[in-house]
Amino acid sequence: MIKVYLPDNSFKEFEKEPTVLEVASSIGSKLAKDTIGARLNGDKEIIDLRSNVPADSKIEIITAKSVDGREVLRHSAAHVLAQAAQELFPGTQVTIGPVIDSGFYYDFYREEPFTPDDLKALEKKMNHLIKKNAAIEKRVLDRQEAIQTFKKMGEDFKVELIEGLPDSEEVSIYEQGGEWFDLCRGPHVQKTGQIKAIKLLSLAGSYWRGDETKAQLQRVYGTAFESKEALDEHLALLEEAKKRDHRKLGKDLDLFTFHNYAPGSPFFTAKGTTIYNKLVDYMREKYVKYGYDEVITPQVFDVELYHKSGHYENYKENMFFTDVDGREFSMKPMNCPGHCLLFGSKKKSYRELPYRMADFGRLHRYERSGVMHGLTRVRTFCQDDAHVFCRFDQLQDEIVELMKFLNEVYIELGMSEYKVFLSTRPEKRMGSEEIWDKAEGALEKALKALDIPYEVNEGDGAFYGPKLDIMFVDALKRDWQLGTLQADFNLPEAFDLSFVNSENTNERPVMLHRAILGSLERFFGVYLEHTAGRLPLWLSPMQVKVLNVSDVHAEFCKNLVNDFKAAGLRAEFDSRNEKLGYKIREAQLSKTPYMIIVGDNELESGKISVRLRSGEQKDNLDKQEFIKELKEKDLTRSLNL
RNA sequence: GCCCAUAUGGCUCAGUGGUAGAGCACACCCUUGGUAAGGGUGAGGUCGUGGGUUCAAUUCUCACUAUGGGCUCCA
Repeated sequence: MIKVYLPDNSFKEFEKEPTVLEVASSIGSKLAKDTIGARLNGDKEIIDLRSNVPADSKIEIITAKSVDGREVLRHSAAHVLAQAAQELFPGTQVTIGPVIDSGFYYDFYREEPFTPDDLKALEKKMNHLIKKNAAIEKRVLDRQEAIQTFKKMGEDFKVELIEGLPDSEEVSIYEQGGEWFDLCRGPHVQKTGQIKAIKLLSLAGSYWRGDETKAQLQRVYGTAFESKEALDEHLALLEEAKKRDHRKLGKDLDLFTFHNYAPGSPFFTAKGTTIYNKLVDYMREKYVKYGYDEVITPQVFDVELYHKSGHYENYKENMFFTDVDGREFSMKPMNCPGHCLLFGSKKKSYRELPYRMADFGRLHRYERSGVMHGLTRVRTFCQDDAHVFCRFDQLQDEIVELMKFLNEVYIELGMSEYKVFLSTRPEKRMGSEEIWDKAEGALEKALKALDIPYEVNEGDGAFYGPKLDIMFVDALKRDWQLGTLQADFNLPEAFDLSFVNSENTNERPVMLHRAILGSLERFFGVYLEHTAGRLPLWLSPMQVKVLNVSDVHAEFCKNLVNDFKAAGLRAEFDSRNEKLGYKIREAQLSKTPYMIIVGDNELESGKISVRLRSGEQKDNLDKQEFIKELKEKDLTRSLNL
């Protein structure tokens, strides 16, 4: 029996070594017609198509369309890039070139920086190498021989890599057309020509082994596909993402802006503020339903507070400071310490627990200059933040409630796809094993009780407790971290918080940090990209635009707008002296959900004519009924127009 | 913080060693026009900030700031 492992980790068994056709027919449609190949060696009991095997093979099999196939192809493309770089720019040292989510990159060491023109030249050279369809051959080297070889070539990084390989691992190189080779464990495609379509995307700086103190490298990003069509499809997706970029939408739709004087700090325009406030209103309503008390806490604290909470020692680099009256103050980077002070300001009974304290307080965090990004990474923001103080035995129920709350919100916002990650105890942590067991158990049990699938990130928790991170998957299938839920045994201790239990003795509460939308700024940006700026009615800054065909219809329009306003809807009359088509175009570009067109017909009939953002047209509607309908949709936060 | 790139009217961008141009937006006029751009006229810029080179800098150069692509970071 010979076991053949397929690229998707499944396997098939064969009596004897199979031929291409036999393997192909056994896995049916999974075998794409343009296979990109991995080599097989017949004298094995197990044939592993998940990785490469020595050269004298008879069949090739990895399907190009399988994810693994693409990975192999992209990794080979990275090698071709490295060859191109070294041929075009002698003296360039190679380092590593792994496959990433939707492509690959290669890090080079070179004094001279690559320019955008170099990128084009590299791409051209790569296509040339691909066209040559050179064979890619694996060769196993003796470790010392390998070290000597790379040393002689001046490839210091490769030498370091080999020296770091465990003794058990063989040292192999892959040769391309006998003229170039790179240290690699494979696998690779058999011939460069199997890389059908490549594109170099961008240049960036990076560090050797991701270490800021080590050599600065130049990273070239690219992607590769099994066909031109697949590449084009991918590029179209990138194009779409660019169109949806919230920074662009923010400008186009006049929602927010930035200024040199306040790096990383958005100004929300009146329109943007409408959206922002609607989100806050929404969460406030939910707080009533889920039993939260909203509070307001100070913005600036004596740093003594942060010494107490541990933030000064652990988070100083991210805080803004100011000296007044000879005292050192800091803008709050998070609400929790303040909430602890507030909780401790008055004796609490167990009857008051769980105590859920919500706060839309503005936070300031100093982010390093290179990390700011639109609304998704800012220096000032506000979270839909809350801290729940409860007894340990209430933890699990609280978490269940929180996840229900979160799910409800995400569904109502049309964000039904999200992933949950459970981060467990890190190496550096506080608290006993027993407490950690219980806390992790509570999180896990809650997820199970709700039948929520999740992944575990071992050792990724905060030092004060385990956490759940919610990754929202947007319309373009990109992940965004929004919500978070963290158990904390540290702060209640640091602030010596307690409540009086039923036995009339003091007991320490557990604290839960949680945010559902995360930061409102970040959520704003992510939601814009998710919806491509086509916000639901209730969040649209302008809900209805009334457009007149000519001046004689203006009076009717004015009255109409007033009717909408009286119903609590946001409407405006575009009375400008422009043609209808022009006004429609503009309303359309501003992504206003409804346009109402008023001309002679409407004046005569008294009915109204509505054009939806989708282009759909509804004529002869009764005015009052339509207003009623919109009002209903606005109040219920309907996602449909 | 690091590497690279960018910075020109509100926006999108062209351009030049002799202090600037387009389209859109804006204002006014003509046009009264039925579902994605009617026409004309006009106003608007010390070309990111500060040095340097030069007879002369928006243009070359250096520094700084901001933004962008990444790295790193993200309690």
